Amino acid sequence: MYDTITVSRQLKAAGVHPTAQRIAIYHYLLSQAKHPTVEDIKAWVDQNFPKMSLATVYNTLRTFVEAKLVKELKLPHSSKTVYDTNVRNHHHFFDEDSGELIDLDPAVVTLDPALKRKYLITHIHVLLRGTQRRKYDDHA
Amino acid sequence: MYDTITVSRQLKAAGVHPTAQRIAIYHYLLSQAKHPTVEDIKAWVDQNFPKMSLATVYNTLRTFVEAKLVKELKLPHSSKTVYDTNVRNHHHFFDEDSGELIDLDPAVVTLDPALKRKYLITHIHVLLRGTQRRKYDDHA
DNA sequence: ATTAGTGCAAAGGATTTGCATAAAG
DNA sequence: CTTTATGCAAATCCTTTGCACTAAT
Repeated sequence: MYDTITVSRQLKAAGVHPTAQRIAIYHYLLSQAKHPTVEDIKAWVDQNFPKMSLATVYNTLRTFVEAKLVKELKLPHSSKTVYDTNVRNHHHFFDEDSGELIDLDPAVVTLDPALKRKYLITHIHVLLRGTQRRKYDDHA
Repeated sequence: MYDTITVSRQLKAAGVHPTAQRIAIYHYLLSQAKHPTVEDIKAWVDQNFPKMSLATVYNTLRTFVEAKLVKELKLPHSSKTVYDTNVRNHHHFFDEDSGELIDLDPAVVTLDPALKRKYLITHIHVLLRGTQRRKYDDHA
């Protein structure tokens, strides 16, 4: 699915020159990472790439964000930026038990249509927090 | 409206010992500040209080947050935390022209009721971004 | 050759901490 | 006196930057 050649082509298609470092990181993002922080990415890189500097990880991610290959998420529960390969419009649920971040369909949120009389809205940022219900949890 | 004695009482009522520094900052927050950063608060303090350290500003704000006198907002458009004396549940609109942050009624956002089958939601964080319409802007 | 990318270490901004002094009950 | 708050500077965390080196066209 995500072999080096495919990843390389995807980078090129986005206008990003496919270096070994970028291929490695993008491959990791696409195939294994969920919502990784720079720290997560660096840890993976340290295990799976001969030698890559932290600056290159940051540079690479900036390049990916500019090329719209990934989205950068700055969420209030953490000081660390997380990266998301889901570049479609969507929202997030933060599971307070597991620390996991779950993608939500944008359709789960509806805005009062009266808002657009006052505002020209360009971005909608929604983060829900809470816990996931277990199978037989009681819920009204 | 917000004289020293009143502010002092409000602090006490929230279980916060009213020191001169705390009274000064809380007074500023209630009477003049909109959505100030620590930098804003420190700038005001430097003009209006004999001598207060930056650490005291941070300490004071932490105390206020713990006492639920203010809310701490970490928004993705800025690296700086902003403080909000509106402690009721509400959302925000960030005006990209002016940099202004505007409070929104929580009722402007509706969540798909199906969400609560899967999740037990404890917090809803919504930030809209865009611009404010001028009086005679055309809008569909 | 010229441009683009990388690595390293140093710098940066925002916040926190440790600890000694000062104030308050 | 004993606790709590303050001030200062140093430390911390995450991220960015400057610059020399390398690789690729």
